[in-house]
Amino acid sequence: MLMEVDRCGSCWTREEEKAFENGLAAYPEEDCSDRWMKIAAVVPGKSVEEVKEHYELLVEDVHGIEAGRVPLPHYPSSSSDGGDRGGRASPAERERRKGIAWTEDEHRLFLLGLTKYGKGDWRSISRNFVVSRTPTQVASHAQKYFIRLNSMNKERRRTSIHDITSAGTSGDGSNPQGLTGGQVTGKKPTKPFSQPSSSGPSGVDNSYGYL
DNA sequence: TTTGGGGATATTA
DNA sequence: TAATATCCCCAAA
Repeated sequence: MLMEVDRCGSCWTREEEKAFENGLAAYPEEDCSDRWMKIAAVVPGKSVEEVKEHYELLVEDVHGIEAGRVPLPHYPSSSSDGGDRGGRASPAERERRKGIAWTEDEHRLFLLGLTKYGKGDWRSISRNFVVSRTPTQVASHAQKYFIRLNSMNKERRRTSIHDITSAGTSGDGSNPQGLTGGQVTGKKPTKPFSQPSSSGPSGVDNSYGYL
């Protein structure tokens, strides 16, 4: 039995995209076009041209995102942010923020930044790509991302944002994905956060006062 | 209820 | 400073 791989240039399965990503990360920018050969080598069923095209499409997409304004919550140019917000001057308090979930856009930007600058330069990635996140946040995200990458083939129970690699351009709602059961690219209903409130009669309100 | 995804924070190199 | 370890929260199984 032979399983013929569909050789559509438009059909990129999750595995293919994953391999594509790994290739991008594994082979940083080089001067020669050998890069695409190397990357295509790790992407089964894809030719060099297809890989190159896919990359260019990805670049365009992200470029559009950057130009088209990413949902950035008004990043205060915290350059030389002297002093913290009035009130919380004791980090020793038992207060752990909840955190803002990463969006697909942010994640894609992160992936591209990772591709261009390589791992480690969270500073540059944060400055040039994921402008809405601090280097620390990018590093934390990257940590989880790589951890998942390492043990993804094991039985994963839940889906995560790291499962998405590059699909669904802004504006397009098609999800041509026939992956092996379970995707996260399903739409985000509306708000990234769901606070059903009623956390307690004592009013354990969300500690959202650090932005 | 248990599990573990997910982000922040703490600690270390 | 970045890399790693740990903590806490919360939703899915």
